[in-house]
Amino acid sequence: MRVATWNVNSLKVRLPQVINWLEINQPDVLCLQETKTQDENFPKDAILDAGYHPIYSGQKTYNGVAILSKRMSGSFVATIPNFIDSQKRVLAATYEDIRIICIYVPNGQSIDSEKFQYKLGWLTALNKWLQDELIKYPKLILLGDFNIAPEDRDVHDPKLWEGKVLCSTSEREAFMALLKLGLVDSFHLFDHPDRSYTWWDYRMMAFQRNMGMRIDHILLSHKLSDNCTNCIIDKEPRNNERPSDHTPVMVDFSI
DNA sequence: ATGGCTTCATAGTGAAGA
Repeated sequence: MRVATWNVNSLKVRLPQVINWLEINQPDVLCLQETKTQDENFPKDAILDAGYHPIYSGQKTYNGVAILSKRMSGSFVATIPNFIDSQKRVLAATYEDIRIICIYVPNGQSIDSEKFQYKLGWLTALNKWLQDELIKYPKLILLGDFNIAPEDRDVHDPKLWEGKVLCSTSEREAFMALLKLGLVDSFHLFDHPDRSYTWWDYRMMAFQRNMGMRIDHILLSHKLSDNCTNCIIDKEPRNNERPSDHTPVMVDFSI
């Protein structure tokens, strides 16, 4: 089984790249963030033609998440319970006995902005919800764009980014708090080259200079981490014309 | 260096992303 995540930064622009990537990599599940597509405009037929069943929760211009899966899910939820949020950032569904939770964590803009407080509140609500979800679903995958670089080694220039949004202590503590619930960062189950990242700024030739951050993650409950056989950051789509600024991340399981 | 690039949006002194 293979499960993947990709912040596509507009599904409308990236649809041909997504279809192509599905064909090449054959994930069982692909979670998308920043679809920026209202539900009535979601390219359902193109996804079905590619052999995947989509579920989606989108809005105009910003945010938006989707899960594409070879198997159909039953019902899904598109909100964090007891958390009022007009932004479409979460989608949870169950495939077989595996709970998939696709998230697009708020960016936060800068640590002194109101958006940063929204980000921290959002992460607190996510944590509370995950406590219940992990009891209900021992096999759980929490994946997506976390907009947090968990450690200095996940940042191309830790000094430059010290204390800044994506790297601040409060964000990193929120990330650590998710791990403490009983989740494992699949990236660290395996060896990777130093300076492995999932996002690079469009500007300043950042990708060519590998000035990136590791902010897209796949967290696994212990029941699943025992069976995880690989975690791959696929930089290949960044070579496409009009690439997303994020690359896909995927995990494989021996189940 | 509050820039630089890309997207969606509108026709803004753009907004937001990370």
